[in-house]
Amino acid sequence: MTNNSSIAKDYTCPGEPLLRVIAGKWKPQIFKVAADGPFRFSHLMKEFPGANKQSLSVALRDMEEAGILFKTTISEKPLHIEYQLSPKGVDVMGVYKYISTIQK
Amino acid sequence: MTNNSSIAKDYTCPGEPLLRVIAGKWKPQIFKVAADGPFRFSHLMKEFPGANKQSLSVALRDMEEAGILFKTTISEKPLHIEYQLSPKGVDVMGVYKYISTIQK
DNA sequence: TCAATAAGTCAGAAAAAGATGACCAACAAT
DNA sequence: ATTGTTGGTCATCTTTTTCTGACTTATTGA
Repeated sequence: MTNNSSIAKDYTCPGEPLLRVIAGKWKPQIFKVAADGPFRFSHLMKEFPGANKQSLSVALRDMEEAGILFKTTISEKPLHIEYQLSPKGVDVMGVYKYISTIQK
Repeated sequence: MTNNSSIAKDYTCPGEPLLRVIAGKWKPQIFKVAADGPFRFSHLMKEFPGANKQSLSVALRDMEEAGILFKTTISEKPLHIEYQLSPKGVDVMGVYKYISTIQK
């Protein structure tokens, strides 16, 4: 027997907020792009013709807010904004590697 | 520059099917229950009053199909069906532990 | 000042995931 | 054969995610 009624068990999962950021649509793909170095919004649009602006925009914001991506505005010629993986982002990306080691 | 137009990059993520199974609603909680040993459907219903049958049923089916849970029918007194973590399930559960080591 | 480019936002539609309550099947004891 | 218990399914509704296409802002070179 695993439970007696006098002790409430804790079912919270400390990783759940991060799960949202790694499991959403386009997020694994964005991680793959980010792994190659800094990238721009327009680059994502070219790489993922099946994605729409809104989804990518929301994904980038989520990831930025989670501290996974850094955003840099480089006010040059036409207007550049660069995203890049933070150290935390590198850690989080390890989740995909971890998962891919599990047998089918 | 990370891309030239002649080489198409692979953006598939081998872990994506498993992501669905670990990130869905109630799934982390079900893993926690499963970590304590074999459990039954009715036990989940008691532990998670906020969950509904259908959601739990679908979650269990997903996890079984992914090879994460084993299902055993023990045709005793009233009819018992037991779920328990497979070895693969134990591996997959490691994802939560991995994620929880990442700093906020 | 006007146009071009990058990087978005916004309102609304469609699709997917989750919730609800009624119903069903297997089994065993009566 | 009937009833009670466990373990679900089914049709339907609601909520959340994702998609679509039009519109906006910032910058700068002509």
